[in-house]
Amino acid sequence: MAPKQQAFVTEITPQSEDFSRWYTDVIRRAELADYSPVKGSMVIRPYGYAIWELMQSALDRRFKETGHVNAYFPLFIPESLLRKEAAHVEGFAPEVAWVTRGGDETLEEPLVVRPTSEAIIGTMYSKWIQSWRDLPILINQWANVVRWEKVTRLFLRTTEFLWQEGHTAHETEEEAEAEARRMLGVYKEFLETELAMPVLDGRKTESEKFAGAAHTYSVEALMGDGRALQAGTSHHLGQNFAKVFDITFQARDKSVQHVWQTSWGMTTRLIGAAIMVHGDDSGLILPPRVAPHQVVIVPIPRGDWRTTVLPRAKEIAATLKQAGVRVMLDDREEYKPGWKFSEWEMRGVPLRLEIGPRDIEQQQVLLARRDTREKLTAPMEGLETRVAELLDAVQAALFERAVAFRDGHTLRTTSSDEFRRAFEGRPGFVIAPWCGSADCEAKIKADTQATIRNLAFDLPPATGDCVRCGQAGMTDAWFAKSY
RNA sequence: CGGGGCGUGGCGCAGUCCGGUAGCGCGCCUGCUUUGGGAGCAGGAGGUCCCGAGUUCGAACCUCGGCGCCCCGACCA
Repeated sequence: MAPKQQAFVTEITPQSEDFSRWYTDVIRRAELADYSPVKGSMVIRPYGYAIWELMQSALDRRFKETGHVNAYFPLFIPESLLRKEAAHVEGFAPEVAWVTRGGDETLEEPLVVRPTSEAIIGTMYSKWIQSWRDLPILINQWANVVRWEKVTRLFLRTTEFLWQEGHTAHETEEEAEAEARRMLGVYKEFLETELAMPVLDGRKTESEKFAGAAHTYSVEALMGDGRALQAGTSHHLGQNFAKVFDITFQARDKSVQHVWQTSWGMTTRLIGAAIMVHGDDSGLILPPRVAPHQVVIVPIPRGDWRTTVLPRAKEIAATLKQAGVRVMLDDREEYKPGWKFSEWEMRGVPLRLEIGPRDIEQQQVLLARRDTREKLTAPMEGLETRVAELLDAVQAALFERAVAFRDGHTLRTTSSDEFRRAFEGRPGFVIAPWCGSADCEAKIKADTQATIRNLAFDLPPATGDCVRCGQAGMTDAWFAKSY
């Protein structure tokens, strides 16, 4: 058996050998996505899309709970609208796709395929808002956007991707600020609860903020290879877009004012993040909350199993389904149990339930955890409770494991030597004093490829002098190499 | 867009240096035996060798041009 198992393992490159290759191997073997004939664009396959649907519904529920509603805006944006906000167009111009022809006709005004929807939504808001009584507007849209990136990577960066973008308009600066912060909080809670992914929340530096925003907040997660990944952003747009799109309202004091806006988004990149945070050399490990199949039942075919084991397996599947568990009964006869064990492990199913003639006799089943590979028996009596407990336990263990990994890959230093040496590799996060200048930030990036991921909300006092210039530190910042 | 690598049945690769019958493993199809950690045997199907030009009696292989993918940088969710 041993040589066979080794042969199987070679289908996925070990993480330690080549993390990037491991990542793409897992995606393709687990059938999450595939390359398409369109350059830079991928196909999200049913298993990957099922994960996205679970993320969507978990997020959408939170948006609704916080008073937001969904709408849909056009894919195409006239060039002139995109050009209205100077910083915005400057930031996005290099990566927009253009439509210059419709059928046989050359368009009078070229259209861009939306890279984000501030421009088109701002235009509509100016029509919809007249009075302070029209505010706030709390709209979200689920959509696809296009950004012509030079380098692409499955889920993490593709020319077209799926996301949600919230766009809100408010009466006051304080209200908009509170909204931007609140949605960042929603993101953090979502990631930690649903994806078992610990994140740092904070504010982006000037050089890293969204094109056209007053300021940008982000949540940052640490991947298994020691690189950070921005998992979500929330922008306080100030009145920048309101002024150029003429979004005004008459206030309670009869004066005419510009609205204060926010926008915030999360994308299908999160699927890639979940893969890289939790996966191992055997493949995916999915957090139960977003696993398309939370439990896979593998009946053991022996003797007259079709009349003894199989009916019992179907009963268990029905019971678990009734209890709200996403369960899949793998009763295919063309594959052996051992093959199925490996296959579902590779696909990251959190819990496997084995049932064979021996188990029927003893009124029990065998349960195997994907995360720890621990196997245990459980009586059939009260099985749905036991399964629910175990799914919760896996979810919690994955989060704790990820926290431990992040903490184990977070270095505090005040020494510029140690800082530089750390970034010769991929150390994870490095917390170090920074003077606050964009110049030092840029030099650090040029020297080490590390960037400030974000700054904690309550700026911690610097624990030393700036690791780049040696001047007095303004604060300790979180540095990392990032995706 | 710079540097490097790769493109050959569905997947992973050998063959390319030195031009001469397209191969291997896995997968797939059929049958029998199997089935509690990726089963065995037998038979079988499946290929514009990324695309286009050129050199040659003859090109997967040599030359030129293009396209795509991967890795490392600069840009980004």
